[in-house]
Parts: sequence; C-alpha cells; structure tokens
Amino acid sequence: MEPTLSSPSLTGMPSSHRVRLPRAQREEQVLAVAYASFAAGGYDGSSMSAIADAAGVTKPILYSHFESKDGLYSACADQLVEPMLERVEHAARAAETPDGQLWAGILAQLEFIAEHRAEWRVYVRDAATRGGTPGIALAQGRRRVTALLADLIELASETAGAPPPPEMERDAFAHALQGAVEQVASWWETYPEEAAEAVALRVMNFAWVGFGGMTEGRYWVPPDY
Amino acid sequence: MEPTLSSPSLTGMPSSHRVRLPRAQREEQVLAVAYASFAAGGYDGSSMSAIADAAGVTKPILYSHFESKDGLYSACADQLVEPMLERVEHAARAAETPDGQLWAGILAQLEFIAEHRAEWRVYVRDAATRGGTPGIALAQGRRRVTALLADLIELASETAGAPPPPEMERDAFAHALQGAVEQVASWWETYPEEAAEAVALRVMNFAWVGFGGMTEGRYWVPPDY
Amino acid sequence: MEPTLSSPSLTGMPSSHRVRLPRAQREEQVLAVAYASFAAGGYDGSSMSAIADAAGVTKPILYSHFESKDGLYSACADQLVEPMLERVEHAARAAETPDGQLWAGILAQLEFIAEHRAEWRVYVRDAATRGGTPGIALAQGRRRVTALLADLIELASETAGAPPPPEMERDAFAHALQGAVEQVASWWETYPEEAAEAVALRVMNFAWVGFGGMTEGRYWVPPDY
Amino acid sequence: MEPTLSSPSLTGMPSSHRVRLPRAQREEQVLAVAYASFAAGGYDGSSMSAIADAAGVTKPILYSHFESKDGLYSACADQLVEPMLERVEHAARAAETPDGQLWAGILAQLEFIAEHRAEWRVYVRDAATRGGTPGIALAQGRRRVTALLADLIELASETAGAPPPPEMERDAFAHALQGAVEQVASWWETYPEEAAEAVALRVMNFAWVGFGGMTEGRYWVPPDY
DNA sequence: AATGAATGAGGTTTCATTCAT
DNA sequence: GATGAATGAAACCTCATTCAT
Repeated sequence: MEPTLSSPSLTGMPSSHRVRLPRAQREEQVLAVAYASFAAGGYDGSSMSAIADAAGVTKPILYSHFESKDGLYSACADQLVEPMLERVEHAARAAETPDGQLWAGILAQLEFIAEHRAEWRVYVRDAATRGGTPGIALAQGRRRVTALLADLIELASETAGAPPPPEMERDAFAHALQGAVEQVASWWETYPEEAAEAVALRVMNFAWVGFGGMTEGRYWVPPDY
Repeated sequence: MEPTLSSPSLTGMPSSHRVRLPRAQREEQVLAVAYASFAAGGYDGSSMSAIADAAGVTKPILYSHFESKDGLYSACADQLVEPMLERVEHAARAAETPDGQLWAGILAQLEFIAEHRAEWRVYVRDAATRGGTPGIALAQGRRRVTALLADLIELASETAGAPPPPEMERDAFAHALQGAVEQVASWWETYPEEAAEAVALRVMNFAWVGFGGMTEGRYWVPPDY
Repeated sequence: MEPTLSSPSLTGMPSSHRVRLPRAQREEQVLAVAYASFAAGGYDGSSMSAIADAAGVTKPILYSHFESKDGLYSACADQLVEPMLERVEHAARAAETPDGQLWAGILAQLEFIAEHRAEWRVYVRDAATRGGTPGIALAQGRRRVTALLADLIELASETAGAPPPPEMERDAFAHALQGAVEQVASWWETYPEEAAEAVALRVMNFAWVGFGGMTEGRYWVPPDY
Repeated sequence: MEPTLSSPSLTGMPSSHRVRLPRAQREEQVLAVAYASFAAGGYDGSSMSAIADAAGVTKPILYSHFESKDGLYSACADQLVEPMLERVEHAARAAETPDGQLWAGILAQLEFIAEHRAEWRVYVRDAATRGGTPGIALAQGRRRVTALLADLIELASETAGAPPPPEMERDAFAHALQGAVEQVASWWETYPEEAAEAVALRVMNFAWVGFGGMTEGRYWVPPDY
C-alpha cells in the first residue's frame, strides 16, 4: 500500500513536525494516496487511519479536506471517471468517420482501463453494490461512460445509412459493448504482450461484424490501417 | 408439569434452547441464511453476529460449521456459481444445433442472473476486489462460467464449417460475450417488461451478426422460432 | 471515580481472564459502576471506556447490556428516580392527616436528596438541558416527582376545608415547592449538622405559613410533635 | 444558531481577510456569539471551532482573547449573571416599602429568566455539574443571586416589625425562595400567556402567606395594585 | 452439539489546542 | 494581531473470534 511518506524533509531540517503544505497541494497529495489505497484495498479494505498514515498526515487533516470517508471516496472515483470520459471523448472526436469514432473510443477506453487496472476494478465494479453517496456517484459515472458509448454507436449507425436505432436498442447495445470492452480488458491481462490496437480490434469486430460474420471471413478493419 | 423431554419440542413448548438439528441440516439452513445476508449486504455489510441471529443460532455454531467468515462466504459463493454452471450446461446440452447451444446458454445465463440479481451483483463484484480465499474462489467461479461459454463458442463455430478458432481468440471472444451478457442483464433492469428471450436475442445478434451486420438487415434468429 | 475492580478473583485463581458473571449479575454490577461514574462526572464527563475500565469489563460488554451510552444513562437515571418516587409515595401514604402527608413527603424527599446528593445533581438537573432520549427520560422523571407533590398538595388543601385548587394553581404551587425543597437541600449542605426534620420543617413552614405568616408568629407544626 | 457573520465589509471590499477590529470590540463580538452558542448547545455541545466560525474569526483569535474554553465559558456566564444581579438590585431599590422590594426583586428575576430562558438553563444547570474554573464561577454567580434575595428578605422582615431573622434562617429562606422562583419560571413555560406579574404574584404569595394561609383567604397584594 | 459471556483490536469521527507564517 | 495548517488524544461503537460451561 505504498507508504509514500510525503517526500520527507526536503530541507533536511530535523523537524519533529510534518511539512506544512498549502491547502490545495496537501489536498492533491492526500487524494493521490487515498486513490491508490482504495484501488488496492477497496472501500471497506481501506481505513482512514491507514490512508492518513500513508499520506504522512493525521486523520483530522483528512477530515478537514474531505467531509467524510464517503466524500473522500467519491473524490477518488471522480479522479478516475473524469479523465476516462475526457480521454474517450477526445479520442472519438479526433476520428473522422463515424465508425472510426467508435473504434477510437473503444481503443481509448481499453487503453485507459489497462493503465488503471486496479482502480477500475474497484471504482467501477463497486458501483454495482455500494450504497449511499459514493454508490450513487459511482453508478452515475458508469452510466456516463455507457452513455458516451451509446452516442458513438448512434453516430456509427449512420455509416451504413441505417435509420437511427431507437433509444432502447441503442442503450442495450451500448451496455453489451461496454461489458465486452471491460471483459476483454480483463482477458487482456492474460496476454499482456498483445498491443492495445489488436485487443481493440477484437472488440470492434465482435461488435461490428459479429462472430458469425467473422467465421464467414467478414472483418472490420480500422480506417487508417 | 415437567416432562423429561428428550426430543426437540414437537410439542411447541417454549423451550429456551434452540432446536437441535443434525449437522448437515443445520449447515444447510445456516448457509441459506448467510447466502441471503451476503446477497443483501455484501461481505463487509454482513456481520457474523447478524447472520447468527438471523439463522437462530449462536456464533460459535457458525464457527463450528465454517472455519471463518471467509469460509462461510466462499461456501455461499459456491451456492451461486454451481447452480448457474449446471443450468447453463444443461440448457446447452438440450439444444440440438451448435449455435442453438450458444443461444440456449446465453438465454439460460440471462435468466439465471435475472433470478439472482442481488446475489450476482455481490458475488461477482466482490470477485473483483476481494482478496484472500474468497476472492480466489470467486475468481475461479467466474472463470469457469467464461470457460463454459468458450466451449459453446467452439462448438458453434463449427456451424459455419469454419476451422476451430485458436484458444486465444476463442477466449477473447468468450470474455467479450460474458461481459456483454452481464451488462445486458444490467440494462434489462431498466426494461423489466422485456421477455428473457427478447433480451437474449439481442445478445445473440450482437455476438453473432454484430452491429454492422444488423444495420445491413442481417439477423440471427433462434432455431426453434 | 471509584475503580471498584470487580471484587477480583474470589477463587484466587491466577486467571488472566476476567471473572465470568451471569448476565443479570453483570448487568447490575455494571449499572452500579455507571451510576456512580455519571454521578461524579455527568454525562459528557463520563466515557464508556472509563466506565468499562471502572467496572473491570471491556466496552463491548457495556454495549451488550445496554444499547448505547444514552441507554445506559437512562437506566442509571431510573435507578435514582424510581426509588425516590417510591420512598416519597410510601412515606406520604404512611401519614394520617392530609397535611401530614405533605410533610412526610417533603421530609422523605429531603432525606433522599441528602443521601444521593451527587446523583441528584447530575440526573435531575441535567434534565433541563440534555436532549435526546436521556433528556426525555430525565424530564419525565422530574415531572413525576413534581406531580407527586401536586397530589399531596391537593390532599392537603382539604385540611382547611378549602375547595380543591384548580389544576393550574396546584401545579404552580407544586413547582414552587419542588424548587424550594431542592434549594433548601442545597442550603443544607452548608449546615450539615441540622437534622432532616429541622430542615423539612423550614420548607413546610415556608410552604404552609409563608414568611409573612412566620413573622407574625404563625407556625406549622408536625402532627406528631 | 445565527451565524451573525460580523456584518463584514461595510465597504464592499472583496477582502479575503476578516475585518480588523480593535481588541475590545472584537472581544465583545466574540463573546456575544459564544454566549448564544453555549446557550443553544451547552458547554459540551459547543465546540470552539463552531464558535469561531459563527463569529467569523479563527480559532487562534479565540485563544488570544480567552485563555481557554473554560475561560470563554466563564466570561459568558458572567454575561448572564451580572445583568441579572443588576436588574434585580435596581428593581428592588426602586420600590418603596420593604416587602415591595422583595416583590419587585422576584418580579424582576422572573422577567429576566423568561427573557433568557435558554441561557439560564445552560448556565444554571451546568453550575451544578460542571467542575473546574467555570463550575466555580457559576456556583459563585448563583450564590450571589441567592444572597441578594437574602438581603431583600431581611429588609422585608422589618415590615412586620419582627426582629431580624438569624443569618442561617434568612439564608434557608432565601434558598427556598430562589428555588421556588426558578421552578415557577419553569412552570411558566407551560402557561406562556400568563403575565409576568401574575406569575410573580404566585411566588410572592407562596413565600409570604404560604399555602395554608391562602386556603384561609389570606393574600398578599402588591403595594401598587 | 451448543451456549452465554467475554475480548482485543479496530472503525469513523470530533475535539481543544498550538505551531509557523 | 491574525491566519491556515496541523496535531494528539479521545469519543462512541462494532467486529471477528474464542473461552468455559
């Protein structure tokens, strides 16, 4: 659980007191430690005491920066969800064709998940069962990710000149896709030498052509390959 | 009136002592209560005291039947995973064509998840974050489910007379499929009036024809419909 | 704060574990210690830890016997209020003339207060400001004491063949009397050599004849003097 | 608990720093806030942080003005006791006949209590249980009130041309009277529509004529009625 | 086989107070 | 004279677990 004892005493001063940081900086540091701690141990597996120790501060500091354990946890979850959304959105926007956007989105999400494996597991899966404030926040985050995929799907369906799918179908599909992405990411752990693109390509083909199609030799290929 | 009663209270006498059950029966009963309790509150949300009380048993009895909280939890997880595997396997075996087997498996799993929503969430989520003995057990259970899907996929691929996909691809696909099933099950919660078959059909088409295929009017239909 | 370390080891056994007591007995013992602790330090001045230590048990035992600190406190308050009510009521009932009953009641209450000075201060005076469950319990206890005085006053008013005073007046009077009793009890602390009867006589004359009456030489004298 | 945020910045200046007040003024303002806070929540229910926030001041300022929480609390208690003494004394002095002085004193104290109900409860109740410096201060304050009543009683006793009662008796009587006043004030809360004079009249009759006297039709009436 | 009593460690949260600037 | 950051101690309460019967 990496102690990360606040890069102690840059001055070398033999102070018995902890380094004094400006509020914003301390908050950032504490958040980083808490983020890692929750990622490693989950909500119930991380105690405020342990987090405080790992951050090299005392518990009251935690509480002066974050209202409660729930609050701290939510802040950590945001730390993960926001960048992920940003990244997926940004990647999708950069693509030119609609199905290229979906492809870029899937790729981006896979990369992101791979880079934040531990956190992802905790913050995203916990969303399902956790109650109270953090549960709600997490569920919302997850829903936003899926909604983003739904948007990409909608755009992509235009590729084929097809009429836009009804919201219900689009959402069902987005859920399926989201699940596929997540689980393939988990599969990826067993074959770490695979390139992100290769993994994403599997998902994309799964989603776009289907397994039956693939057995018939139909494949989807990324626009720029 | 003080009868020397040797057999447990068939008389309805308000005995202050608990009924004495044969070991196996007691274990079963305790397990059922624990299963429900974990399903409702998760691992950290269920205390041994609460489980004992709910089961009408004292704590030492819990510990005499199950080594620890982890042991009890693992036993409960098995309670979920075993029947699920059995059901999916059985349903698949009953189908006649290979892709019919995949279809039957997906349908069976979806139904099972829907029927055990609360438990599924808990035991499957916990699989991700929980450490120690129960975490391992859960992860194994989950892997077995995915492996079963992989088998079904392998069989189904023969439908198209295609060469069997390499293990690696088959597993990737099975993971994607598993994720799709789980997430569509979650989507299902928003549209509870949908029939299980309709939901399974979405997954099957997603997996078999792909979204691109569907936009071109290709669909997979169940063999017996 | 009297350690009262659980009459250690009647058996002389060099057990490292605490003596095991039957539930009822342990409860009584814990209650006694808590009662004294609250009396000495008030609600906020007594911690569950301190009480547990003083009782020679661990905190969970406290909580297994009493639901919470509030619950324990309420139980302690009852320990004081119930006997007091009983004693005053019993004393009053034993008297023969109506004003003799009031006299007996005042005397009994004064004696009781003197015998339980510390507790009285805490449990009765705390009634005014404490909120929550214990506050309510205390306020009720106090109200019952005053109501008992009101009854005695009602009876006493028949002595003079006067019409029964309206409830409102009777209550006002009972409050005044109650306040007088309590404060005279406090005055008593400065003159501890005074006999209880002498003190009660002051209150009774204050209440019955009034100061103006006394300056005119009117006095009330107890029936059996 | 009225934030009363020190009506900052009459100038509208968007200063991030608190207004700089002369020491005496700041002290007064802080005291007022603390007084209200203690009145609302009692000693243990009011935290230094909360008081500081409510006063729009930082905690170190609190400590620079008042040595400790105890010190602040004592200062607040004085805020109540001093004006009360002044008011009773002043009212008494304004009366012309000796028993009129007692009457005026009782009336003034009742009015004062009614106007400061919350504080009265806190500072007077706490006097009984609280230890340390503030407990002593409070007890002293209370004693001074009683002593003042004792003086008024002494004067009043001259009305009847009676010899001055010995100090001991006078004090006993003053205590009884003080208790009666306080408790009748509490009774008053149940009958808020009663005028202060009517309430005070009850106390005065109680104290002067006694209940027995009243049943015989003797009453004390205020000199100017 | 089962019980009631007990424990030690740990959970989150809040407090009065004080440095260092 | 005032601030923001920080602390250590302690509060209430709950948990998994185990004796002794």
